[in-house]
This record gives sequence, structure tokens and C-alpha cells, in this order.
Amino acid sequence: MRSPASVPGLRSTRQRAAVAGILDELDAFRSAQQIHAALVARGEAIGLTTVYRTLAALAEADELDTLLLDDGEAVYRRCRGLTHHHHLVCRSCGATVEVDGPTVETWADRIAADHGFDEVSHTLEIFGRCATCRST
Amino acid sequence: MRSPASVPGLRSTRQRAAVAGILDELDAFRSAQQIHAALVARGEAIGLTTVYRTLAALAEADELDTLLLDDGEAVYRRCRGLTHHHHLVCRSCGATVEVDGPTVETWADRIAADHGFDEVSHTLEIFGRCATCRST
DNA sequence: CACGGTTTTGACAACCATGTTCGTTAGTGC
DNA sequence: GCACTAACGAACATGGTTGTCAAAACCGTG
Repeated sequence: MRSPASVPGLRSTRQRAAVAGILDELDAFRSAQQIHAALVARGEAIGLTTVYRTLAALAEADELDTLLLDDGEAVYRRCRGLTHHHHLVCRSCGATVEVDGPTVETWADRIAADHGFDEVSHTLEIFGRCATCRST
Repeated sequence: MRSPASVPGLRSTRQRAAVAGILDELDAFRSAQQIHAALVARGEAIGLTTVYRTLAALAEADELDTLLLDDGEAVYRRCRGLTHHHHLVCRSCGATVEVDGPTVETWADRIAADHGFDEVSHTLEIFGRCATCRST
């Protein structure tokens, strides 16, 4: 586990603790709506707006990894790896493996440089069906 | 993978020709709204709904490449390469270079297999600022 | 503890890309 | 032409996300 998220300039409130708490328990990417529903089901009094705001703040502070699904829905996950990495995500349950691809990084940078691009960034995600979901 | 023009029950209309036409002139990724606006500016009578439907149909027929921007907006481009490829996209003007990454493909598949995933797909896009946009 | 300024919250409404409906328009085969 | 039917498009519905703003919570300070 990681030290608690204390983002400078932000107060520590019950709602923020609840969001951070549930994220620590989850291993999978979850949408804001799912997280909100889970918190409410657990008895937390928290508004959907607050969940969105908290997730945005955490993502801004690099405490969360964000993924944009093909239907435009954003999903969030607290990642263990602190450095740049990518994800292998199960399409049906959201289970995620953090993967490293040093070769890909240099490849992407070289491609961009070859074509005269600068300020380069890239997105790379792998989707599939995990062993658990396949067998059920 | 067949050409949509040859699919029985698919008519060729002025609107579809207009959408296909403007896509052929563009080298960059453009949103449905941008394409619609461009057509209207050009004097074409065409509804936004039709543009969305036509783009969806073309994408479905693998005639178009689709990209999902971080703000959730979908952008489209007619790609020259017929096989699987990725894109180097300029963040400010949308100019695009099609790139190949055979190494990445096999790497992604191996990573997925190593973790017991099947039905694997991946997304990989490189973003940057092209030489033209940098110098202006 | 009371006070006052600031931050946070959350119900609600606004947004925006996209999907759907349905009466109208217009290709296509005959 | 003519009939048949896919395609069109204006209006409306949808759904995730974001903005609004008054009320509540927070936090020194007196």
C-alpha cells in the first residue's frame, strides 16, 4: 500500500477519505458512477458530484490512472506503479495488470522524432478477457 | 472486408458522396461536427444525423479509422493503409502519419498471453506537435 | 465557545456527443 | 415511369459528465 493521498491545498474530508479508501480496495478500473454506487451501498453519504470532483482531483495529482473506454466512459484505478506504465485490462470485469514496455516507449519517441514531432506523448492499452472471466 | 458500395441494399446518395469526398481531401482526423460544418459551409444540404450515421457506417465497414480523444470526442480519418496500423497525430492541427509497429503488436500479444488473457486487442496512438505547428 | 472567512458539498440543471423516432424524400430495379 | 424501400433529417431522447450556487462543514482566531 501507499502512503495516504494528501494533496496540498485540499482538506481531508470524510468523503475524500471514502473515495480514496474504496480505490485502495479495488484492483480494477471502475467508473465514477460505479464508485459512487459502491459507496452509497456501503452506507456512505456522498453525492455523485463529489465523487466526480474527487476523482478529477486525484487524477490531477497523479494519484489515479484514468482510462477512456471506447464508449466514452472514464474509468479510474489507483495504480501501484509510480512510474509511467501501461495496462492490460479485462474487458468484462475490469481486472488490470500493470505492464511495462520500455521498448515501446523508445519506439514511439523515435517514430515521432523521425517525423519532426515534439512534445510527444502516447497512449497504449491492451484489452482482453482474463482467465477468470473466460472460465465462467 | 468488402467495399460498402458493393453491399446489396446500400444506396449511394448525394450525402454519402459528400462525406466520402471531404474525407478524401482531408489528411487529418476530424470530428463529426467539424465534417458536418465543413460540408454545410461548402453549400451541401446535409443533416448532422446523417453525418453521424454515415461516419458510423464507414467506420463499421473499415473504411475509416476512428480515434477517441481524451475529451471523449470521436474523430475520423480515411486511412490509406488497409492493414492494422497506428497513428502519429498532431495535437493542434490533427495532421496524421500512419505508422507501423510490428514489434509492438507481438509484444502486446505476448504480454496478454503471459497473463492468461485471450481475445486480445490494443490501442496505441502517439500524440505530439508537428513541425508545421511548431514553427508557427 | 462564538465568530467570520474559506472550502467543500450535493441537489439540480446544463452540456454535448450520440442514438432513436417517424414522417418525408429520393435511389433502384422493374 | 412506378413501386418499393432505404435513406434522410428535424425533433426528441439518452447518458455520462460538468457547472451552479446556496447550504453545510471546516479552521484558525479572539
